[in-house]
Amino acid sequence: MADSIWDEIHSDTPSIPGNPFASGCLSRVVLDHVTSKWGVLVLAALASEPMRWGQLHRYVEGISEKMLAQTLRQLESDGFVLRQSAGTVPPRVDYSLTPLGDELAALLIPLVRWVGDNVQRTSLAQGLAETA
Amino acid sequence: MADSIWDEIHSDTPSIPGNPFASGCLSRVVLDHVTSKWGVLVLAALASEPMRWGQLHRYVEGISEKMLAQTLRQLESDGFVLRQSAGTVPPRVDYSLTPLGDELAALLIPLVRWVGDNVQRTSLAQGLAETA
DNA sequence: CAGTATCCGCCATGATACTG
DNA sequence: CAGTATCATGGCGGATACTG
Repeated sequence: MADSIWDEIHSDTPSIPGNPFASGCLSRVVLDHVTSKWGVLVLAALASEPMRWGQLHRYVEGISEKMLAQTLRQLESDGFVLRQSAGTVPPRVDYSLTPLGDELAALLIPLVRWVGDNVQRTSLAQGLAETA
Repeated sequence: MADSIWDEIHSDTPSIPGNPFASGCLSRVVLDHVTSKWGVLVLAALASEPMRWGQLHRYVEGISEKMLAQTLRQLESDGFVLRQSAGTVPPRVDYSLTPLGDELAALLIPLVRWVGDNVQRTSLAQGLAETA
């Protein structure tokens, strides 16, 4: 019975642990979390160094408190982010990547870097340059 | 004057072409396209092989016609995807990656693969297994 | 400092129907 | 086959106010 959910998920791709191309596959949910608007940036930020809430808030420019909280809780519940509260007052909470998060970030960083380094080669940037 | 937009964007990070962590940076827009719900999957799909519309529609399970069209147009306008219409009737349209898209996909594929291969290690999957 | 609570607009997404 | 057009809606995301 415990296997039924996996059987169902992998019914059409028996030998593949998770196929993001298959609708209804759990991996798609995780992929959505990871590639969400803020998820990528938060993971990439924490990859550079563990950070406290406020630091993270400043590092990822433009993120609202709500979205930062929501994103962090999501990534924590996925097992990518570790939340450590000092339990002091005033509160101090440190966020870092779990080993799983580290593996993921190792793939995310090159992506974020590439986009940053190559925006100007995109047609989007070309178009802007012309109209300017 | 033509440089003003870039100056503004890079005002706080002069030597970096595009910093996704900076709000208002173009690279963030591109990053959003690339990491959008369907963008990742479409790019990854086309990386495996060029495809026609219908083939792509079937490959990326669950995507609506509207979203497929929208995603393709977006990626095309970014310069990642090449659209080639045969001009015949009935119509035949082939989609493939541009060289720029190839570079991007090379970074995306490992990410998609990793997520697919490691979903079961996430807390999300662990939680599901317990309740089952 | 590190959040939570609440309200709300709006747009991304989806379903359906239609077309050259 | 390869789309477009239209409509409906859920939730993403922002702004603001409040708290231990």
